[in-house]
This record gives sequence, C-alpha cells and structure tokens, in this order.
Amino acid sequence: MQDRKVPESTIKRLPVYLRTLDNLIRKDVDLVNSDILSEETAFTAELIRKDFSFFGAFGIRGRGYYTENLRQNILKVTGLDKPTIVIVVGAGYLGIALARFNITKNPYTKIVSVFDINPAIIGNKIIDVEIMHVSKMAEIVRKYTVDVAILAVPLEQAQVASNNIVQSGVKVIFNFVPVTLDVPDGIHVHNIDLSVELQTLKYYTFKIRAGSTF
Amino acid sequence: MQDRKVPESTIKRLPVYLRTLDNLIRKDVDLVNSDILSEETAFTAELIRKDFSFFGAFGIRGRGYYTENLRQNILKVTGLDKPTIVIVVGAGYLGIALARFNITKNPYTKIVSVFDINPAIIGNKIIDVEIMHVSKMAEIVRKYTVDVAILAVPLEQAQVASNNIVQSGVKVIFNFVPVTLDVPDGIHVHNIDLSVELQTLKYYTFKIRAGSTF
DNA sequence: TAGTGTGAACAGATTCACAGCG
DNA sequence: CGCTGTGAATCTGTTCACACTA
Repeated sequence: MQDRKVPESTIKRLPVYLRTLDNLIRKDVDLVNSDILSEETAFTAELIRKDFSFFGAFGIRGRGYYTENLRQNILKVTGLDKPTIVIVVGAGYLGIALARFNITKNPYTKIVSVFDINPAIIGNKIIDVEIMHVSKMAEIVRKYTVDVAILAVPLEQAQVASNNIVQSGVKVIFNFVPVTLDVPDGIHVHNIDLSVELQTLKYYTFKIRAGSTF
Repeated sequence: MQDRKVPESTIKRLPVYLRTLDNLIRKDVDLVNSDILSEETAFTAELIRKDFSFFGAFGIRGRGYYTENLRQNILKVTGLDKPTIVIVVGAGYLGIALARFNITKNPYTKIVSVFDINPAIIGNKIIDVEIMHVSKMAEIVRKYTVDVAILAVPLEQAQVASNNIVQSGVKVIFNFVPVTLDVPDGIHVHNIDLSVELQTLKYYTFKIRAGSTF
C-alpha cells in the first residue's frame, strides 16, 4: 500500500476496471494478470498495477489477480457496492436517452425519477421510471437521498434548473448543457459538452491526414 | 509564439474558448481580457494566455483580445473554419439524440447521414438527415469525405460496426459503446462511456459527504 | 499602466526498472 | 520463475512571477 493520496486519474479508471472484470467474470475467467487487463482496457500494465497498489495489495506475486476478489475490492473502494442514486432533469431526447441507457445498461446506478416542466409529458414513463414535474424534486431527493443529478435541459433553462437541483440538496451535477454553471461552494459540477468533444476530434483528422504537429 | 509542441489539454480547451467567444460576440462584446475569459470558462487566466500563446500572440498588451480576431484565429488553428463532416452509426435512442443535438446545436459540425440495420426505420428522417442502411456507408463516406463517425450501436454489434467504419475509410471514431474497440494503427478512437463517468461521480459524493481522502 | 506573453518553478501522472514474494 | 508492487526518473500540464509593450 502506498501512502500518497489517490490521483484523480486513478479514480477515473476504476469503473473501467470494474466493467472489464464484470466481462471477464461473465466468461468464467477467475484469474487475470496486469498484461491481460492491459489488453482489455488499453491502459499500460504498470499503470494498472500502480492503480491497484494505492488501495493495498490485491494481487498474488507470480500469479496475478483473482477477478472476483479484485472486483469486490474495487466496489468497496469506489463506493459502488451501494448504487448511485440519480435523477435526470430534462426529458428531451438527450435526457430520455441518458435515462434509458442507465436504467438498462448500468447496474451500479439507480435512476429514481426524471423531471421536466412540460405538462404534456408529466406522468409518462421511461421504462419503469416516471416523468415528474420539477416541483416534486426536493421531495424525491429527500426520500431517496439522491447522489447525482444529470442535467440535460435547453440552454436557456440550465441555470434555473441548476438552482433547483442545488436547493433540493443534490451535491453533484452531471451537466450536459454547454454552459458554465454558477453554483455555490461545495457543489461538484462535472461538465460534458458533446459538441465540444466532437469539435476537438477535428484536430485528429488533421493530424492523421497531414502528420502535422501544428 | 512558443516553440514547444501544443499540449493535448490545450487542444481540448480550444472549442470551449470558441463557444465562449461565440456567446460574447452575440452580446456585442468586442474586447475581452484573460480574466473575463477565466470567469466564463472556469480556467485560470494564466492558462488561457498560455494556451493562446502556443499559436502566436493574439492579444494586445494592456488591452486584451479582440473577440472576432481571436475567434478567427482559433477557427484556423482548430480547422473548424471548415465544418467537421460526421456520420452517426446506430439509430437507437442515444444515436438519435446525438444526431439531433449536433444537427440543431453545433454550427461547426455537419451530420450527413445516420446508419442502422433495422429495415423498419431505414428511410426515416432525423430532422433533415436520412437514416440509411449500413451497406451505403462507404459510398457516403467517399461522397462527403467524412471526418468522424459517432458509434452508438448495441454492445454486441460494436466491433462489427467499427470494422465497417474503418473499411469505409473514416479515420476517427467517437465511440459511445462501453467496449475497447480493436482498430488498425492510424485510426483514432475517442471513447466516452457515460455509465463510467456517472460511476466516477460516486467518488465525489463520498468526498463531499465525509471530507475523506480515501 | 493594465494586461499580455513566457521562462522557471512546481505539481501531477506515467513509465522505467528492478527488488520482493508466492 | 513469473508477476506483483513500488521508488526513481521522466514526462506532461499548471501556476507563479515578472519582463515587456501597445
């Protein structure tokens, strides 16, 4: 076990290891080594070993790692042994797609409600999750102790919706709206701007075509 | 102008500057400084100045940056003065949401076609973009010189679809499927796993609740 | 004189290289 | 012997501090 604090970058890789281990366990693999994990994840083997070592020695020298044991350790360390409770704010195409995706594909996350302000769709269901009016948000957050709010409303409504979320008591916002939200201290905003990511990729089409370095 | 090569991280920030400048220009702001840009983007002022300096001196000492001039420079440097030509592979909820989002909200990107294998939806339109069968992909890629393919198919079909994309001649894949794609050298894959990102956020709910550092 | 532009110091993350153990 | 675990070296990115100039 190392005593240095865990790097941000390691934290981001842990769920990837988890996904990989789930796949291996499904295929009845019960022992892996860092080279195999490297192939599956595209991270280097040394980096993988170092990541694990921040949390203690999970492996067996000369052999590797027992998949189920490693999985349990990562679950504990990430807090994913209990599901992340999530609400989705904004039931447009993106909000619904994100809700569906996580309801059906993400076993570590529980979507408890989707919120919108359009009366025409309140009461509709996304799979088994009800679309509710935003005015019910605080009640739901209290009832289910919501961890994260996914924000996917139109641009003009983003700051107001963000304020609602903060007032409801949610401390972490996963923001898909291309705007810099203004939030109080102690609120963590994780931004993802899909247009920006797509624009960044233009650079690689450059690099690949021309071999240029700018 | 510095002579060191441009960091990856700078490249990722350029589209954010672009978005910010678009907003400022829309509000008829024609001069900004790095402090204002810092407020708008949440990057530090020094970092912003350093980012720009990699491409030459865009500013005026004692004054700041002319928004339109800075915008033009960033457009040139990123290649975004010409639109990024994009196809979407997979017309499920996520694929359609991503297509709509970029058709309506992203002025620097042109979606030319959405592909699927389900005969029931071939020929449908997403706004003004037609859903086509995957067998037409190579033809479309050649005709429009497609830069980027957004991959959003079900897990089991991801590797086959990726092979199709590569064979069609697209060099950059924006992959939303939670799998490590196997691609030849020279193909750039940019992965985004929305479940993984959501799982990572669990860590911050920890940190905020307990003030812990693991 | 206010704000840019940048070398130098610093911080964070990854790779190297090998000691240590099952 | 093989693979883990980890300090040390390296690389990458950010912040500091200040010289510079429109």
